[in-house]
Amino acid sequence: MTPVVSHHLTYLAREKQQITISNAQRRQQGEDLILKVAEEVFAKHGFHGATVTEIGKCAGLPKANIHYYFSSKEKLYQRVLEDVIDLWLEASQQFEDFDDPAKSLTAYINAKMDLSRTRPNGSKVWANEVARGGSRIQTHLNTRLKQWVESREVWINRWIERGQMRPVNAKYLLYMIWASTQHYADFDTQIIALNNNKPLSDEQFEEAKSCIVEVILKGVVIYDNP
Amino acid sequence: MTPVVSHHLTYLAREKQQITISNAQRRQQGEDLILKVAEEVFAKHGFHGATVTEIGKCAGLPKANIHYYFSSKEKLYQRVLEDVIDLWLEASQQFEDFDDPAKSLTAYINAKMDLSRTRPNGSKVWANEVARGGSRIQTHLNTRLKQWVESREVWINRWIERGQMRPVNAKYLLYMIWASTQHYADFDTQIIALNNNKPLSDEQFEEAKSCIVEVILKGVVIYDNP
DNA sequence: GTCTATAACCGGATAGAC
DNA sequence: GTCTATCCGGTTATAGAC
Repeated sequence: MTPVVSHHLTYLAREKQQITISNAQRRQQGEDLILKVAEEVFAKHGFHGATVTEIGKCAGLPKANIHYYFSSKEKLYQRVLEDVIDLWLEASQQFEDFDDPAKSLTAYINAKMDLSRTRPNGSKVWANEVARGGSRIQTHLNTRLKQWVESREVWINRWIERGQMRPVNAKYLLYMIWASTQHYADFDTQIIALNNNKPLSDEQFEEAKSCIVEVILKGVVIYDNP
Repeated sequence: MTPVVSHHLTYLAREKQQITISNAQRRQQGEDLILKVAEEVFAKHGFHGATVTEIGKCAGLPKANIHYYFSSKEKLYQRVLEDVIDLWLEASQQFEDFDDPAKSLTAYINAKMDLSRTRPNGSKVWANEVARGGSRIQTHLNTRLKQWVESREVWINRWIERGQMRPVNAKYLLYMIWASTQHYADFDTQIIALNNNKPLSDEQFEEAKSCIVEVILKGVVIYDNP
């Protein structure tokens, strides 16, 4: 279990540093593993339904070890939540990469859909927390998210002024995109049930993606007709 | 607290019947009140986070009374869920009233949006349950919901054949409508935060409704160009 | 039917050995 | 750092007085 350190190392100082780094890395690995399974367990049972014992069991540890890495269940949950927010903001940068509504919206929708595919549990934890309306996320809603939305509104309104988009309320358009993409994570159970109890294949998922892209683009974008 | 019964009643039998009905009604009222506040509390805290004590307090009763009306927390929760499903199926009949995609989709979206406006808590409880992916709703997903979706697919595909709609996967279109409309219930906290911490006014909500209707219609409906 | 008091249980957190 | 044993608060459910 202890890190394997070569006995051939000439410099003791170097060996010591090696061990230090290794321990830090191991701690990091422990945290990462716990965060990963915690996201799963919180998504499956909600904050109150999830138990530290189960998180431990999924990580192959007794629950006392969880408390060694994270002082409390609440703190662990907040870390999971923060990681989801970071991920979300990362994906939302896709919006900025083009000065053309069709390209920007397509890239953004695809990025959000990929997140729903790869991190459905993160999306569920987030959805849950928002539905509860608790104070844990109020700060984020009123600062980073608010700012991001306002900056996107400026862009969308500019596209509308230029005649590249039909006049549409930017916020309600964003809500439609968030809802349509996150649905594939938050409601995956329902989608599976309606797909003969099989998860969507990659092909089906791509079809779902382009369905959303097409509807949104045809719904709001004005194309030049030369 | 006991029902007021007129002393002028001539027939004892009638009086007795009156009392019987009245008691039944009172029991019904008790159940309805509890179901109403239970939906609220379950929506706010989730199944495990909600406590029978709080449900009782919100209904002005000690928790033992809740157990008098509903044998367990689990049973009460299931009743709340069933009521939400019934409501959902009721609204979904709006889809059937027209043999024209634009009219049908508009009516359906409006009905779903009205539900999000009037019963956001029901929507949250449902969303939560689906996200958990538990067995409580599996039967419904695999029977009534599946059948409803399949029958709608037939209609949508017919509209496509007739050239009234662009070729689009019916299921993915339905998911987009569900997601976009339910979002206004499930994510109301987020929407409020992004609206200067004020709930959407009736005017704003109508604007959101027509935003969804317009995007979906322009996204999928083909209009005759005479 | 309604309410108080209590039983039985469970989960988060910690003490302390290793 | 890791794990076992334990404490303590809170929750469901019920017994039993009124």
